[in-house]
Amino acid sequence: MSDGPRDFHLEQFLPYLVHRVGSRLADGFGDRFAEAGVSLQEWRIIAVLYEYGPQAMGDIARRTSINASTMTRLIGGMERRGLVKRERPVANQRSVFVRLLEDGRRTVEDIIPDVIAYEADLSACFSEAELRTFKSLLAKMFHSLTGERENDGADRLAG
Amino acid sequence: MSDGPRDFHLEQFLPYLVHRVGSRLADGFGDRFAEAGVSLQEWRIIAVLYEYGPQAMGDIARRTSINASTMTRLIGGMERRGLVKRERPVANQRSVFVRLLEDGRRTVEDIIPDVIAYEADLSACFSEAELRTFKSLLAKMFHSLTGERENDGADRLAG
DNA sequence: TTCATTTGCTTTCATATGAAAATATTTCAT
DNA sequence: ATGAAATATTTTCATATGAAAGCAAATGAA
Repeated sequence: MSDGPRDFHLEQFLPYLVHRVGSRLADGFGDRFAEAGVSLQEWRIIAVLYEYGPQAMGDIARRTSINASTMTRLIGGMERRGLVKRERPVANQRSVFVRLLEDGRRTVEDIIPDVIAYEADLSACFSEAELRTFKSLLAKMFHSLTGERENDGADRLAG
Repeated sequence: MSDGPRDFHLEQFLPYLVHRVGSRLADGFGDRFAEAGVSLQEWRIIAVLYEYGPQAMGDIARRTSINASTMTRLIGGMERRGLVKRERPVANQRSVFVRLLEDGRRTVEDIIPDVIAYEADLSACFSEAELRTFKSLLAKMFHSLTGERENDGADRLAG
């Protein structure tokens, strides 16, 4: 028995549920990054560089979900501060590769213990199994949204 | 066997997983709201008003994860456009209650079929059971982040 | 080769954002 | 009652953001 639009309930709406968790998570990071001299977005960038190595602006943008013009600006700032370095690969001079400099690496490694602790806090309400399930559902959803064929956690980018 | 910061892997980091799904979800909405004449944030607001009825600015802010100054501006804009109305309750004149006007209600109901369809798309990669689990884990995480005692989906706000 | 198209990044520009200050109301202690 | 503190919203201000335009390199077609 349908009653039209009333079939819809925010409380059960997936994007709503994800968004509010995402917001709280971001808030929760609080000023842990500020202490290390980077913003949340900048952390995302250097974490991606740390994890996946030197890569083109576009790849970082995709992996961090940061838009291209914002990327340019953020990388610009971090380059000025000596955290990363931009260089055009000889092979393809229209792309711009970015790599983590020593200072950048140190910043990441400085922050990592905090984020590990943060995640431990977050995860406290879950059992091991729940946590694994949760992460795998998030990964599955992401890959489905990306239109990628599923590949169990490997995060190969298209192209 | 630990090897220091290398214990950290972005691919398994909860906030990273949530953030990238959240971004894709938001992108996926595309211009469905634009067609109806509202932004994503505005949709969030009128959806909350539709679901939970008239309420104070602060409550909407909490429920939508939108910051207070942004709220003031967005409600201002929607009031000018005749979607909502602000009024100070006699009982407590420092709060400002907002209620959905007929135009606002119509806008929500206009959008709802689209978001239902959108969610159906999203959910296609999950079984019924997975979807239920996923939502309940998201709710659990949220309530844990909020420091609320668990109450199985009821979204009572503190205060 | 030459020109048109695509790809990848940057710049510009107009808008959206949040932190902190300002304002107004209510509550609390005296 | 009276002043101090707390609560709720708005305003100000400095910054962050994304869309679209601009530019440069690479690719493809004739």
